[in-house]
Amino acid sequence: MDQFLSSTAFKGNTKKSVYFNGGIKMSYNHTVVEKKWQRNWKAAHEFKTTTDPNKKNYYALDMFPYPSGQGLHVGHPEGYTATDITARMKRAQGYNVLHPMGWDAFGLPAEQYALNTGHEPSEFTAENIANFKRQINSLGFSYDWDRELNTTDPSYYKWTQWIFEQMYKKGLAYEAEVAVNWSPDLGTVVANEEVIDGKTERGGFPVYRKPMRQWMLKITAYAQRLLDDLDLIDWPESIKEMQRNWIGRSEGAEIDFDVATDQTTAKKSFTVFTTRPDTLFGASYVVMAPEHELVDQITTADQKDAVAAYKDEISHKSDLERTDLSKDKTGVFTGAYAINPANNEKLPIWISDYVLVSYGTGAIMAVPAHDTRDYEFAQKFNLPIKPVLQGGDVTKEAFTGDGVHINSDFLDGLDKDDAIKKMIDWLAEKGVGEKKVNFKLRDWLFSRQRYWGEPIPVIHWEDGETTLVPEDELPLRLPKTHDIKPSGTGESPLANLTDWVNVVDENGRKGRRETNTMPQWAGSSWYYLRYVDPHNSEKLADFDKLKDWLPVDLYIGGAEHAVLHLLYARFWHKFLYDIGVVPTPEPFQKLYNQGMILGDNHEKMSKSKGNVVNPDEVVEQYGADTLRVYEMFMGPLDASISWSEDGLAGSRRFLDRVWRLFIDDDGKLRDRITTVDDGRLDRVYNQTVKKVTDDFEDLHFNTGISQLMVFVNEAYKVDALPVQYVEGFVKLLAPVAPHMMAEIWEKLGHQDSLTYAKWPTFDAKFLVADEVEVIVQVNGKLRVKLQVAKDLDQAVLQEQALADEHLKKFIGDKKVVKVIVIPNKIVNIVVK
RNA sequence: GCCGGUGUGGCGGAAUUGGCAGACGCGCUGGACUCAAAAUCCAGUUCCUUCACGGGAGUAUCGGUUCGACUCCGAUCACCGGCACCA
Repeated sequence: MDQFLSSTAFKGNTKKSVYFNGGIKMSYNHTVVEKKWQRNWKAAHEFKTTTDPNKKNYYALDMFPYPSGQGLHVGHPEGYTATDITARMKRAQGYNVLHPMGWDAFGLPAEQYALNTGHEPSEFTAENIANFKRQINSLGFSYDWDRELNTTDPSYYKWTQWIFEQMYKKGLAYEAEVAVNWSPDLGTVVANEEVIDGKTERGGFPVYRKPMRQWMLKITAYAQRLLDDLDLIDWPESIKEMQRNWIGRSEGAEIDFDVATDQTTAKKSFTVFTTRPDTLFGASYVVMAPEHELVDQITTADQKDAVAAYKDEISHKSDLERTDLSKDKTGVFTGAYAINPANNEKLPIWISDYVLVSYGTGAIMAVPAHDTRDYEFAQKFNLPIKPVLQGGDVTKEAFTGDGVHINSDFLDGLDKDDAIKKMIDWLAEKGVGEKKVNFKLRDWLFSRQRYWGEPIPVIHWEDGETTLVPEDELPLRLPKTHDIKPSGTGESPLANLTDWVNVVDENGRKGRRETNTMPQWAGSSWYYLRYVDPHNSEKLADFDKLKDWLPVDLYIGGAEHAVLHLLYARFWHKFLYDIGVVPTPEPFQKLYNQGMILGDNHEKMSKSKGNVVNPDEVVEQYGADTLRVYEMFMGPLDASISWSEDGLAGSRRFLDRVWRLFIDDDGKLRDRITTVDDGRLDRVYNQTVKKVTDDFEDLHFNTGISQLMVFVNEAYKVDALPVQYVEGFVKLLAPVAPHMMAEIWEKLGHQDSLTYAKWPTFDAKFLVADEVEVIVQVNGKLRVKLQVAKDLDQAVLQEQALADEHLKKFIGDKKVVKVIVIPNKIVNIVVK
């Protein structure tokens, strides 16, 4: 679950490295101050989740990272800072806050490293986690580490396995033969992303499609609910739309066709799915997927060779190649015919890979006059094109729009919607078809031929029985080995570990453990539940605690997880809801996708481009607070923005400016900070409290920080800084720059922790002015600005505007046609 | 090809519901401080025009709706992301 796998050395910028503490003045020393507060927070268990029943609960969650050997990337802290600011603000606002972090630590890189070096993946993973944790802590995030979790920990994956077993018991986990990418040279199955141009990424060996027994999860059983419940959640509309498209609901009909028979052949039939049953009279041939089960049975003797050759050709193509070459339609006639149930016409049956065995019924009725793909195919193979709708010109292209039906017997004269209804009724009445809803969504291929994943807790017995590992024997532990080798058979490396694989039951019956493991998506599909009750040994989490915290109030991560992770997690959550384990139908109430941080050349950061920035270097040179301020100030959270060393330095300059505003050269509070309020900062202070509170709540951190800058600019212009405003400001900036603010808070004389100091409030009376500036336009162009009393009468305002000397020049001797007056805002004079 | 998103100064970006375009920051220019520089503080900074007051143009391009458009509508162009023959 990680988008940042590449890294390289920090591009040092000596020009800006002026922030060492070698001067005479006591300037702000981020290294000392940040270390001090990180130590204090750890010692005080500052961020331990509170469970005060008198407070409301808030759950702020980050998508947990895959702890790669490369360490943290500057992209990680963007989302983490956003949730951290929210968590810190909510603590100050009096919430119990659950803000946890953990590790999605199963995955391919560790396995490959182990294969290459002979190291144990768990040891290597533990080192990576330690490094990630060190880096994350160096940025001052307020995680409750007592709730840290790790998907590779047996006490965690015990419950991942438990969920699998519940699904199995409900018939939602099943085995099927599915094609995989098989590399005989490597002796392993490779993932799609490891295949480049039909060859393995490592070694460049050929890859073959090979059907293997695989575990599947029946996510399709939840398709309709996954679609409907998108309406319950507060997610970006674009993400919802992507999920809707992925689920891909389409309404249509299934229609049964008989295969034309003679005296020598038995009666056979098959079913097609179509969204346009109204065009049945325009069907001129039928196409089956090459893998369709009927193909071999119906192919005539003289077409056998051609069909076999075509199927062979297809089997050598990967999915990608099949689609890449899609511009040009290919196919073969089977020699057989189908009977159109509407008019008993004989239609030739073809096979072609443009029909997918995995969608619908794997067979279609082709209506080339009204379907673009069928049209291309018919053109290529000279098949008849018969229009059944008025409109369009079928000599040029397929007409896929609406129109009046023709050549369609009882449908003639009807439009599309009516014709579809009438045809479905007719099909149902004759018993040759019915209304049908189809989804693009396919079942989830849940097994991987890998060592480094959760073992699937299943035993295959010699008598053919398949059983689950009993629940009281979970977790089924991944056996330790220093010798991970390909099995050579396509099975995972676990197949080599015969001590583990072979089992015997109490009756002496022999069995073999499942050697497939779960995909990385498994552990990440429910981890947010475990944070709620991470040490529970009886249940995956206590139901009442889940009721207290769910759904997650704020979930932030990269947009690349828009579909898969978020759909899988929703699916598991709904299943757990159905069996009474979780209290809500949806897991994540509010979702937000952070954007990408690009390199300073406006390109995606990557090792090969040499534009990767390492957060360790930034923390060392500028401090964690600076990095946090910069990443939040550089633009909207969801935008992709280029890294700028100058911008980073500017953020540090702002923090130094804040420091100097309150602290003198001897490291003491400035004497300008007083209990006297001369009123000069009343307005800007109250505006700042309001804007920052609203903006942080809406995740508009860039504009919130800009308002804090406005306050600082104003504060520099006055002589007296009222202490309550200074304290309020420190609290407002604390979520973004917690270390420096904690230090100033201490210098202000506070023993108590800033973390739980009450969030400031504003007084609305300071936000309203007695006078307002009203703009006066002539024909929509700004001409004059007037200072007038607030809520001045419309007529008076109009009179004052028209009396203005400068304005008269623009009216001249033209006629005033109309005057639009919006109180406290605008007067627009329309002249002719 | 389809779906989604984005186009605003030299740069990153602001702009409630259609009502002062350019907040804030970077960069740049000038001033103060300094022997000098850096740092800091103050001021200015969309473009054209004007000594100045002022005026004109301007939110990718073209058109529309409106008293009034960065904002709404239509078309076009560019860039970014996702999907891949889903019947």
